[in-house]
Amino acid sequence: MKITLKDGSVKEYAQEMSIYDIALDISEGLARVACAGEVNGEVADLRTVISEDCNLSILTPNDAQGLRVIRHTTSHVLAEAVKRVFPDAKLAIGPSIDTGFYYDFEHEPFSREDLDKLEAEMKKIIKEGNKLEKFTLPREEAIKFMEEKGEPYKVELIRDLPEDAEISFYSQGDFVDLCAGPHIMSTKGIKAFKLISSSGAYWRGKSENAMLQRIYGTAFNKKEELEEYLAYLADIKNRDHNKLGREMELFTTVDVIGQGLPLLMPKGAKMIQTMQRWIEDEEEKWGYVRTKTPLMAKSDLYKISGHWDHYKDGMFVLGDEEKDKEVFALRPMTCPFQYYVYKASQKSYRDLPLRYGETSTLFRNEDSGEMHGLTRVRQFTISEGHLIVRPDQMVEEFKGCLALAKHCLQTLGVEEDVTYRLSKWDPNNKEKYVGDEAVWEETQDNIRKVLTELEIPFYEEEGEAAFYGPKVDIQAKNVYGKEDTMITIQWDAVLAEQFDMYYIDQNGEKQRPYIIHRTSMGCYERTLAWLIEKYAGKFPTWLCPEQVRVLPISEKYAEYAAKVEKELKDNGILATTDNRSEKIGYKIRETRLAKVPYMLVVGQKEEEDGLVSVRSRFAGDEGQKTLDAFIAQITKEIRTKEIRKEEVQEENNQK
RNA sequence: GCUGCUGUGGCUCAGUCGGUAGAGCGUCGCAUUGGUAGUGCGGAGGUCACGGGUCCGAUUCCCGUCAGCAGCUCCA
Repeated sequence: MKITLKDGSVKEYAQEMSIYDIALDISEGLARVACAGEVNGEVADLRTVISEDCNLSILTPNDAQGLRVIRHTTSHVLAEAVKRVFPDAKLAIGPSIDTGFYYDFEHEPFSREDLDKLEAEMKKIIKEGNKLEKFTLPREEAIKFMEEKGEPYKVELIRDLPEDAEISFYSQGDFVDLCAGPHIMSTKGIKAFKLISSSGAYWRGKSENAMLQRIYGTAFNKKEELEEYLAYLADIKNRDHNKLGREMELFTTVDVIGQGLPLLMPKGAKMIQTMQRWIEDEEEKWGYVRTKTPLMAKSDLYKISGHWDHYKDGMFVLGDEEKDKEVFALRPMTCPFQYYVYKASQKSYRDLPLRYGETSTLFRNEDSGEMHGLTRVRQFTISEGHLIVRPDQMVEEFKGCLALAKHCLQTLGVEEDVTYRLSKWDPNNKEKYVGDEAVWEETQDNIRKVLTELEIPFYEEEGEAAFYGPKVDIQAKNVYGKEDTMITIQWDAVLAEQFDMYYIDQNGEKQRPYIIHRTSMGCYERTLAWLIEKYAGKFPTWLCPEQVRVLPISEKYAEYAAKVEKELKDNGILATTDNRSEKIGYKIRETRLAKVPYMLVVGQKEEEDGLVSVRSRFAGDEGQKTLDAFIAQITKEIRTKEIRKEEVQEENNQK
């Protein structure tokens, strides 16, 4: 890679080196003149960066690390603007994040008008083009410096730095901020930015702390890139399940029914029924037996499981402990119910593994601010299950659960969209967990081995385990990049003891089984939300609540249309007919907007020859076929759960 | 739970600087009976989320409740 500097000199580097590493190699003198230059013969918009050790480095537009630096500098510019426009505001922290940056301030809530004012001030600051200059201070002086500036949050940050840490500041003109850097050399290097939104955020992310005001913004190398990003933000709103799902009449909410209690409407309910039937049949193939256990139980049960002491706030309790003889609670999980199915008779080692599955409705009293569309609700239904296994069967069975989960993801066409997380305990917070360190470490190691053997890429996270054991969580992101757990598989060597579950081994002795808590496909509501966003409402045919719409050219062909519809329905295909006296073009438009995969246009020509004219979301006009041929085609597509590629461009939905 | 924004016909939204409201789509009726992305005309439909307060008068201003949204915190 050749870098031509403005003074005409050329430096050559190995192709593998990142531009950031190369930049570190360039001396201060040279880099200062490298503000415009060439990379690999292309004219690049080079901006210099002051790195941590005060060397200079170069940013190019495609340099991800460089973009982060620009965004971080933009957050400093925002901080300066806030101090200029609202001098009473106190500064907290302002890092760059995946989508841009934010900065937290102690201040009254910012309105959109405030943000507009701040944007204008930021533009001024950028135009002034002050250099960012780094300096360091000894600890006590640094504290004094920030105290004098009236920045209590900065003082707290400095006090919490390790004793031997370098305490560095960056100044741009009169504005100074505590910061480790790096930054671009001058505020002039910020070419395109936008303040996106503001909201409350707790100081240091702790709800017992003061609530600060966070301003989110983003910055890009070029105006066009910023505009593209803003257009993208507007576009994903149209995929948002919470908007699209309501528009498509999959679900709705009603204020007098309550938060977190969505109503699944006929189309949404149909989709969930389709998934539920599939999962239940699938689990049977994988050796599961079904249970159906109560949705509520006496408090006694939850006292044994430990939920009464630890999670009572998260449950819906029926009755009053003081007044009532018996108090009940709606179940927040299925575990103990299935344990009592197991305990109903004595089990032999030959009976294991036992795989219990249940389509299980659960109730969790989430905090009022937590509910969201179909992804965070107070009542939901999951494909719950517990495997009771001998210790020697544990690894194989755990693998089987992962394989089933993977199979389900593949069938839905979402296997590329998930990440696997090994959720571990937090060794610094042992009181939250049951069992000793050696067991935890060993179990975690077992899961790690399983994932590695199955060649599943995964990452690890501390403090995400269940209190009784580590687990694999299969995570997916929504359109806004927020992550949710879709599937969970948990390793539990603890609860069998608590519920006194056992089996009789070869020697006639009682032994403790292990338990796997797992789902095939997590909660149906959440999965539906995920599919809406994944497919933007254009679901694979087998999942569609309406698979075929019959469109008679005129009312004269209503009879033939009815015959076609009946034939489709007799073959298990979800079909409707649009018999209104509208023109065919209009009916097609509406069917397209409803994202129905197939439409069958029928008129005189079709009726005479017993044909249908097929038009699909996938290939547009598929031509005339006999009804039998069409039924054979779509039946195969549904049976194999095929995901046909969308090939037809959607017309702009604007009215 | 916390901070902020929002709530107007079934849907999407406009509007009232305080004098009880309007559009498009949908729906219903009539005409039209058509050939692959919007046929025409007409009608009905709203205690402006709910409860209080201020005022001669509140959908509009204030307070509370409920619900929706964004973010934070939480998610056994």
